[in-house]
Amino acid sequence: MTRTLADPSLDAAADFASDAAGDGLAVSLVGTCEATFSGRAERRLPGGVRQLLWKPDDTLLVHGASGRDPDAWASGAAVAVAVERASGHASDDHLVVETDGGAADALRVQFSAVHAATAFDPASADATVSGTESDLKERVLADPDLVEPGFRPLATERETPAGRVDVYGRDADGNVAAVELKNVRAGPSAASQLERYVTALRRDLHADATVRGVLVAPGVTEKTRRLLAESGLTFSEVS
Amino acid sequence: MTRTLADPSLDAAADFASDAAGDGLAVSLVGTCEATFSGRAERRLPGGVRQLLWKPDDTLLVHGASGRDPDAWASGAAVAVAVERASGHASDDHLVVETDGGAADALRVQFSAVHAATAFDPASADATVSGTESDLKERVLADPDLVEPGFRPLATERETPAGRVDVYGRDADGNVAAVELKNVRAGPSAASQLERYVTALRRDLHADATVRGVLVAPGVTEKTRRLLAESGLTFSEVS
DNA sequence: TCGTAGATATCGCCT
DNA sequence: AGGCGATGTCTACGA
Repeated sequence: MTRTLADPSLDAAADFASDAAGDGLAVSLVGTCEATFSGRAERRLPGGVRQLLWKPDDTLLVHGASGRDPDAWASGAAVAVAVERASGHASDDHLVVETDGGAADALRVQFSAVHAATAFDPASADATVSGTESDLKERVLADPDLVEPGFRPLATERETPAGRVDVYGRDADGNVAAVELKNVRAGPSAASQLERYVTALRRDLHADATVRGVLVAPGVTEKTRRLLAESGLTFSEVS
Repeated sequence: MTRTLADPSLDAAADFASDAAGDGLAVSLVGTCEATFSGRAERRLPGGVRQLLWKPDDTLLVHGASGRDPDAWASGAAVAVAVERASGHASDDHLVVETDGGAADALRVQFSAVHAATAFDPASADATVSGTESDLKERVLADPDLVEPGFRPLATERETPAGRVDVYGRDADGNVAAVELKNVRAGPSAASQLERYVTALRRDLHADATVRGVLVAPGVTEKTRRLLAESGLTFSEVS
């Protein structure tokens, strides 16, 4: 199923990529290229050796020497491959892989040489993941005292005009409590988010209702701790 | 500089990858593999054909059929490659690429077969980008009336106890104005962010100072528009 | 190193 | 299709 070409001509690489994509395969091209992106921003990559990965869902990734994120990418638009002939020597020809011209996000990758081409039938992502905020919610529902002693959950993802509260319930004194969960050390945006929910709940519920806000996270930054205090919100640490 | 192997044995692929990495090259392995990640979360990829990209900075990327983001990845930890012998048939051997065992984020990619291997000397990312929030700031400084008629900037990235204000200045009436820039349609978090800055400035400045907040963006969602209105903040549209 | 916020964020869920 | 928020976010920039 996997096919390979070493040091193909541009024509051979173009045919190889086109055929493989037509067969629903992913295509990897390693070679000297430059790239331009035009869409929500403009980006230009100078000439250099990179790897282009063309996935069956028409995601294009251009990877260079470092980093998890591609140096350039495009997704969602149809992709075409072609050899553009130079008027002079054939050595000035280019293999061009680019998104459909009509797309809002236009990526053009132009190879002056392709050193290796590989096509393969890739596995669909079917990963099992654990350790996310969703797991933290399960833990809190199984043991509400993690939020604070006496807390009792009444609903999850409760709607408010400001968005959904992760966990909604009442504290030991019977006050309404909105709980925001973060599974990483919390920053200022988490405090603001919780404050939005609490404010919205105070507006929605009877005026005499006391509404508390509790941020549950493995930690908070100092600035965030101060913001919580100023807003009358509570931080509750979980491992 | 670029090297290629087609359908190598596991031993040959391991030597190839090890040598290439030692030479500071990037290595692409396409083959049947499964992968496990253990760190901030747990993740498991079942057996299937994928591409592993091992960059010179020891970033590992495992790409499958779809999406811009890898199905699994690791970065920052030393990477080792080895062939693990099965006690039975050699056909049960595995090529294993994994991060150093001591690393907090542990990725292990285990190939039962390698179909193609490529090594190349990748270009460093040296992209020029435009069209970001930074560009919007330049535009606003060059033409402050984009914020609102009469606005005059006094500082950028001004520090407050709640964070940095993108642009700090005074409006036509001499009131202090904090400007938050977004180069995409703004959501609730942008309104909260601006509110944090305005509240902090009111606290810091003399009690009699009027502090306004202006969100400059190509658009806002309806809920965000309401949040801004409730907080007494202004929205200013820019193209 | 930590904190903070942007990103061509991407991705998934829900309306 | 758009809004909304999480993400193993990643990445750059300061203090």
